[in-house]
Amino acid sequence: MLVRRQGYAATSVDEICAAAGVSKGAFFHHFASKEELGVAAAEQWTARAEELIFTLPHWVRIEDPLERLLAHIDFRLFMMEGPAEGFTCFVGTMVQESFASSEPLRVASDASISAYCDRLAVDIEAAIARYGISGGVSAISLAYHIQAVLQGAFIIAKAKNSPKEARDSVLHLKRYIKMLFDRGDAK
Amino acid sequence: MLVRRQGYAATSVDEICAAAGVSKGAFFHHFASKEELGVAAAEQWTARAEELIFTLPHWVRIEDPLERLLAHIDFRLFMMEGPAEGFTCFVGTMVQESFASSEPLRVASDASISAYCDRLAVDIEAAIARYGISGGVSAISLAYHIQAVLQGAFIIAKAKNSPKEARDSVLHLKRYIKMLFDRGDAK
DNA sequence: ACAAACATACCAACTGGTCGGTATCTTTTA
DNA sequence: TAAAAGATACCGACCAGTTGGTATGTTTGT
Repeated sequence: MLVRRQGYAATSVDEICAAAGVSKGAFFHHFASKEELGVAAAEQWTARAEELIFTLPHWVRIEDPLERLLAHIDFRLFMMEGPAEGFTCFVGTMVQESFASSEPLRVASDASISAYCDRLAVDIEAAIARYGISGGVSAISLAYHIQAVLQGAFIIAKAKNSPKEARDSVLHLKRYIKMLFDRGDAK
Repeated sequence: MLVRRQGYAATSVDEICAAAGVSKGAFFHHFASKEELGVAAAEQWTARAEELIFTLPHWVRIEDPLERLLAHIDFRLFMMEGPAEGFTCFVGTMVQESFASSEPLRVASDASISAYCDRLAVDIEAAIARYGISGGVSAISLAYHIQAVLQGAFIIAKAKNSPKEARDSVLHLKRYIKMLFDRGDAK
C-alpha cells in the first residue's frame, strides 16, 4: 500500500485511485470520505494479517504453544527483508499521524492492533499454562510488548533504510521470551 | 511540536508559522523549504534530547553504570504520561512518513536516533564491563533494542490513546535488561 | 549606505469532495 | 413476459479551499 511508504496524509485520493485503477467518482461512490477508506483499509488489514500470520502458515500447527510462539517470532523476522514498505505495518503508520486528528482512524487502528495482540495472547496463555513464566508476566501484556518491539523495529528499519538493526531488536525480543520461559540457559 | 501530534505532511508551513508567531516571509528567509526546517528541527531535537536525558537529570551522576541504565529506563517510564504528543518522539514520527519520499529527512532522523543509541551504548558498555552480560549481547544492539521498544511503545500509546500498555512494554524491557545482567532472580 | 531580518501580497499546483449525467442491473406491475 | 420504474455503479469535469513557495516591498542594525 502507498500509505505504508509515504504516510496517510501524504497519500492523496487521486494517487490511490490511480494505483487502484478506478475513477475518483467510483472512489467516492464507495467511500464517503478518505477517512472512511482508511477505516475500511484497517479492517481489511486486520483480516489479511490474521490469515497471513495465524491461519495459512504451516507452523501454526505446531503443537507446543511455546515453540509456536517462537516460530511466530521467527516468521516476523523472516519477513523483515527488502524495502521497509514491504514489511511494515499499515495501521502503525496510519495511527501515528491520525491518532489526534481522527478518532475513527485511531479507533480502527486500535482495533486492528488489539485483535492481533488478543489472538497472540491466546498462544502465550497456553505456553504459560504448560511451562509457567517468571515474574508473574501476563499473556496480554507480553503480546503488547511483542507488538511494540515490532512497531519500533519498523521505525528503526525506516530510519536506517535497512532492516539490520530492526532484526537484531526482534532477536532481543526472542531472547527475552526464551528467558521468561526459562529457556535462556538452554541455549 | 505540532508534528508530533498530526504528523509531518499534515502540518502546514502556515500552521508552523502561526504557532511560532512569525510570518511566512520570515520562515522562508531562514529555511529554503519545509524539508530544510524538518532537518533543522531534527538536529535541534537531538540536542534537546541529549540535554534532557543525558546531561540535566540528577540520576546521570549515579556511579554504577547498570543502575544508571535502569534509572534511564525509569525516567522514560516516568515521562510517559498525559497525551501522547507530550512524550512521543519527533524524529520517529517524521521518519515514518518521510523515509521514502525525502532522503534528507530520513538521514537527519537516522542521525538523531543513532546519536541517542551511540550515547546510550556507552553506558551499556560500561555496565557490561563491570557485570558481564549473558548471550554475548552487544552494547549497541541493546541500545537499538531499547530505542525500538520506546518507539513501538509510543505507537501503542497513540493507538490506545493511553500510555498504559506502552508503559507495560517498557517494564518488559526493564525486566529483560535486568535478566541480561543476571539481576532477574534478585527481584 | 547596505545587507540581513522580516512582512505582505500573491501564485500555480494540488487537496478532498461534489455534481450532473450515463450505463447497467433489479424489481415492480399489468 | 415485457415494459416501466427504480436502484446501483460509475464517470470525469468541476469546486472552493489549501498547499509550499515566490516576488516585492519595509524595517532594522551597523
